[in-house]
Amino acid sequence: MALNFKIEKKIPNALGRAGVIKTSHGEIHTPAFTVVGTKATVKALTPEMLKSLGAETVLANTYHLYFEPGEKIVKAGGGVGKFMNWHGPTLTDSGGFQVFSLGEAFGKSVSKIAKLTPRSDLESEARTLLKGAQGESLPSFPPAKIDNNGVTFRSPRDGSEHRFTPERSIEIQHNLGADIIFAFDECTASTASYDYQKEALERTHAWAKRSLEEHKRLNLKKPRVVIKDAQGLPSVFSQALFGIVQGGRYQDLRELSAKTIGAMDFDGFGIGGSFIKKDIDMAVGWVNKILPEEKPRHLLGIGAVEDIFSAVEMGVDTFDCVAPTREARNGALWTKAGRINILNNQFREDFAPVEKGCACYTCLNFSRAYLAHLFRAKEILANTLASIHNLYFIVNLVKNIRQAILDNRFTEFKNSYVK
RNA sequence: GCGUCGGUGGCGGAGUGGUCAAUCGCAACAGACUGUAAAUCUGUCGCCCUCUGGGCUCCGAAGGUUCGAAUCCUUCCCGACGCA
Repeated sequence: MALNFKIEKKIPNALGRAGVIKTSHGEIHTPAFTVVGTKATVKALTPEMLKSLGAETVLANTYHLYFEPGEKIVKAGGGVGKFMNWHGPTLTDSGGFQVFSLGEAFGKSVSKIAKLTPRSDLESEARTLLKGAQGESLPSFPPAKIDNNGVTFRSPRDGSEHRFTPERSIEIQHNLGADIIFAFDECTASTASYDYQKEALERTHAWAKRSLEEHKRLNLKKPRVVIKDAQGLPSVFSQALFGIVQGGRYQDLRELSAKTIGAMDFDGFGIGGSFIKKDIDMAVGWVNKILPEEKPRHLLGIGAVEDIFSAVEMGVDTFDCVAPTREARNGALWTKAGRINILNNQFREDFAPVEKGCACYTCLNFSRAYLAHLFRAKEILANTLASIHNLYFIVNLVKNIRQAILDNRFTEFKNSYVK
């Protein structure tokens, strides 16, 4: 058994639910925000800080750990969790996102989320985006190349060539040893044409099948340990494999993908790809209406407050996002009223906490003026204190969403937050 | 006192007759960031305006040479170093 998922309560007249995922390394109370720790570290934070701010899970990245320190070392170190001294559940992304970020998006201003709303503007906007913001400053090595069998990448560190196939990604993820791993997929740009999305989707589906087969093959080689707890549930689980749904912003492709991936023997599902900002909830809804209800769903790389509310409502159980940590390191602090840039002049002599009433370590002990000082002085503690605040903010917001579902007041809670 | 070198926008520092409102770095002022090539990137940064353009002032000060000066000359002021 790879994991146990129990739905505790559903949002009336919606797809959303609150539940519990059981893994070998503890429970994930869903909906839950998964903290991103790409290289087996959540930048600027110790695992103890993560735990005390309320995080339950960490997601690391296959691609990055493959390059450094290498899967063998992580395996020898006891797997990602033990290696980084994080005792809770762990996830690894398959490297599929790097197909996008080092491929189509490479050296360009294409991001996972496009801001446009009117679809008519899409094509012209896409052309602008694809030209790239940097213009002349070309990347120092060629972008990733995709073929039906896999992807050829360049190491951003030394330019050396490497290749991932679905089998290789799964093999690495087995060595990394996270509780939940993902099928190797192709994350496409939201600006890609329908024809390309369709072609990429066929590839992602073929790769899903191959990922699953490789996962099963590798599992057969492992010793079976069955230890049951008081309720008869296993207390040691094998790694869970989540299949990834793609399809860009097209309803027929998303639905086709949900049917195809949903019918495969995965332990749960990831919803991937890039979106148009306003379409996220709709696209997630198309997919989750089709995916088997009893299995957990992870929305990959989504983490803005309004996106989380709509994703939860549309039936997403977990999500991860670099935004809270990356933005923290860049001085953008999250508050209920929106984001503040702590580097702005107005905070230099503001001795109030980042957010009044916030119970995080940073807000309980430090002022905006102090954080402004640390950021201006480029002191490393700035990254730590800011990351603690942003992660506390988002992790606990999602916990409150969960509680609201359990208390049957999700919509009320959502309306109090999202205008 | 004499001599040498030097005084450029908040700071450092290019430029040494026209393409200079003046390279660049820092600081400053804003913005961006959604499965992390990210403690990163972008824009603004003399003043004013009807601001994908136009006007004004400007390179220690004053005067001069020149069609044209931050760049050449004169005097003065200031600084560093050397000699007395």
